[in-house]
Amino acid sequence: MPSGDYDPETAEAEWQRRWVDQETYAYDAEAATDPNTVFSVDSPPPTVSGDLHMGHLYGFTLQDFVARFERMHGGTTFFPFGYDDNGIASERLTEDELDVRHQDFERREFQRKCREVCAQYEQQFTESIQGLGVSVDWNHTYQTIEPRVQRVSQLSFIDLYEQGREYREKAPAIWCPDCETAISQVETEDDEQDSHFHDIAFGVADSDEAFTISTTRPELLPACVAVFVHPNDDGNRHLVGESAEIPLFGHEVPIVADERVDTETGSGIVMCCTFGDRNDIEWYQVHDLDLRVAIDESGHMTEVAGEYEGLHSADAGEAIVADLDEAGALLDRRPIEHTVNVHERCGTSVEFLVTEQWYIRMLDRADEYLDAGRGMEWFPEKMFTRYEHWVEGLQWDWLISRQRSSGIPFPVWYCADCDETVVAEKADLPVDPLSDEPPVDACPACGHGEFVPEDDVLDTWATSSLTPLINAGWDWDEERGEYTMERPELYRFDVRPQGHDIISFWLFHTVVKCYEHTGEVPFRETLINGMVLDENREAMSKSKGNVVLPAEVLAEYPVDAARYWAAGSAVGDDLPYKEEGLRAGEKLIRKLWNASKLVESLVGGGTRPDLAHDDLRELDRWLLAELDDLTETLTEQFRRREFSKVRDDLRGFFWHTFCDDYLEVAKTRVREAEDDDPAARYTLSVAHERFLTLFAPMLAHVAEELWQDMYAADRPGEAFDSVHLRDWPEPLGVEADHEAGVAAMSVVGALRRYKSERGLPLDAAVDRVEVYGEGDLAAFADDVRGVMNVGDLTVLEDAPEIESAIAGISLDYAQVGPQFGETVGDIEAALAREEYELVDGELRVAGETLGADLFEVERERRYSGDGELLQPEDAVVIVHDDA
RNA sequence: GGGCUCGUGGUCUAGCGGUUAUGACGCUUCCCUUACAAGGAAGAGACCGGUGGUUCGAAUCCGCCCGAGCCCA
Repeated sequence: MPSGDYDPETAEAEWQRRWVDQETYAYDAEAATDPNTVFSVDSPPPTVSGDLHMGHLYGFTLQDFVARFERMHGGTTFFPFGYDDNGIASERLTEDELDVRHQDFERREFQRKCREVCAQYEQQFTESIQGLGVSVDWNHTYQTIEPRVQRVSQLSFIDLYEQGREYREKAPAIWCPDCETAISQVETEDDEQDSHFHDIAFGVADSDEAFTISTTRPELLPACVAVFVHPNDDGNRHLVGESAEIPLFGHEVPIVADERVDTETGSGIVMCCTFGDRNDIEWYQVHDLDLRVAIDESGHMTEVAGEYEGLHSADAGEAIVADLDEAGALLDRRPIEHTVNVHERCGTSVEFLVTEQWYIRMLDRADEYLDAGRGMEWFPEKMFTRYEHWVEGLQWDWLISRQRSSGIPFPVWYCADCDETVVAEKADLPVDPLSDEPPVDACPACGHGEFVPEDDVLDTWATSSLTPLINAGWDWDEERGEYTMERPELYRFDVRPQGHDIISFWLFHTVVKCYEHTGEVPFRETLINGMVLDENREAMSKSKGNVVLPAEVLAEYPVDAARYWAAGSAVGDDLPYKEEGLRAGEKLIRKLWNASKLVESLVGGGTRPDLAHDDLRELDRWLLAELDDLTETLTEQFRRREFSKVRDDLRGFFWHTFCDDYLEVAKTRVREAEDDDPAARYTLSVAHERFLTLFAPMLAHVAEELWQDMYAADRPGEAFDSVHLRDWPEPLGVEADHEAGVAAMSVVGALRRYKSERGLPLDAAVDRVEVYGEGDLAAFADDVRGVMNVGDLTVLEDAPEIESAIAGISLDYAQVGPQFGETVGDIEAALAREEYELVDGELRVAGETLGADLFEVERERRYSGDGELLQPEDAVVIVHDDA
């Protein structure tokens, strides 16, 4: 029985522990044979080595609302959890933690170490997620580096390879000369750096003409392969077709026209090198230019640089500038500040090197991927445009190979003689070609017996884009010769939650991969959450120092209060972290607790009277009928993922209609009736139990605590009866006079105000009250009289004689507007001047005649009889108080 | 630089062609009524980011500008 104050600190931890111990959210595969009734969630697995941040709290809480609602509403729910430890973050963590270098270990051995190190962090992360009350099934977890997942990832590679969706090509990749590895675009960041702009004189071959090239990277002069002029550049267009002579190095390169030349910067003539930037790569590909690699993997000059060979690129730059100056080719040198692409780990400026890479073919199917995106229901709908624009803007196939020494290996060897690709047998996966033998003794193409293992690893996204397949238990069945799923009923997954920042790569890549493997869109619905901002609506970041950690928040507020806050905006919108938002949640929790105490004391220890709806009073039926309406509204809102509406509507109805109105009446009835008023006790109990189930998805802990105290079945030996496993309420189908109920509550409100305004206690006696309202108000009279302590309450058959003066005319613009168009202004002006006539219910104004349905006459009510007229919205109340 | 999104009382938020513009938090006044004073009643407080336009009518639709968020360059 709830008593005293609610103690969230103890209660929340207790229920979190029991949910896990009792496997409350375990997936019941036995009961889940029908894919239409299983609700499955596929969340992007978080990186475990970082701290839990507010974004996790927000995102996981929103998806938990869905999971909890669907579990109650639909039934069997599958809510697994993944740890993303197949990535550079975990690799670095392992190296730091163990003080080792991954290069010193065999790949599998290093991955084992990764898993060991990450295991501790995963434990921490598990506790954090459990501490948020997220209803994850902890029997179904995975790590993206574990062997089972490696097998899925390699299977995926082989399947796509066999479908002809993958190819290997020599192409430029982003390279960190310090770390000596290829890195992906997402691992780079922009950095403002001081640099110099150099104006260098270039000669035109076989001519006396010269022109100026401005560059920040003179060390790339030996790598120059072309010079570009904008086709609209009248001053320089004549150079196109000529050759340029590179100062100091002497080689000649073609002068070519291309629209990508930025005519605003420098001289408007640009040199293209191997490779200074992304533009150079594009030019190289489009114009089929030569490769002149002047900088090697470690950032030093190659033999292409002639006498500068062996110098570090930075030193070479200085030396070349000095020599240019000496040769008279350096026209100007001025300091500038510009944005450089650097490796986020070490801050080194990245280079672009040409290497052999694996790609997944995507561009040819962009239209299908667009349709796949349309095949999902988007919450909010507007977020689809991000996906759409991303797919429409695709320009490159997906580069999936990374030159790292740890990660999931390509299951591939090459013939040492003819370079034929040999792929592993599916049954052998996972394999590591660096340690394992290829599945053939001789090259199937040329018969050669030696092979070179692929030592690249797969891009982490190539694996993390497979989570639906990992969760569904996708595998290759050797005997049947086909791909199968251990839990096919889960696929396609019902909901994919994620932040709007990862729509374009994570969600998109997952759609692509799963679509190619199964021919199906992997998700029925995608739920996009916004970002958590600080209290000034700015993004939280370590550099700004405005980061708020969930741990700090939860040390001060109940988890349920944080959950209440998280429900505070429309899905997809960013949400600022505000303590006020959590305080409001705390207040609601407290109100729910206190009201529950009162209900419990009134109903009396779990003994709900056995009554039919006909045995209830009209007010009781009214409350239950209103609750029916609310339930239907909330169900629809939950379906549309309108969490903030659910929150506010449920809160408003519970607080005001139930606590302020009904509970006050019921309290009086139970206390005053000799038989403790079974009808009131029945209604209180039924309504309150429903409130707990309605609150359960959001206020998961306090709802459980109260449910256990008041309604849970005691079934020793069995799994405990959690409110989260109850059915979502269906309407009771109670009939009631809605109008009359509203009028009755309006009367109560008016009387309460009447007393309050006179400084009277709310239970002060009132001699006599006359009321009038819509519907059968008489059926509510006793309840109103009782709660407001009215001596004599008379329900008037007809509206009392009230003088009414016309206060104005209000037009129904929705009709008047379209009908009268421009004359509306005249009509309004005439009304304002009170130049109008009411004849036979019609309005004559400004030369027009408006039918009765086009306007309403506003009246001011004045009462001159005995007593005082109160004017609530939905009733007429006259108070006769002789005291 | 480009794309998408957001911008409503002090704060957060609903509304997304015609409403006296919703609710919460905070604030002011009154009331200790045996669930809750961390409660109840009343009240103040918003020309709906700015600016043009479409329309009889715009917070709501369109253009531009400003601020913020994310993604891409």
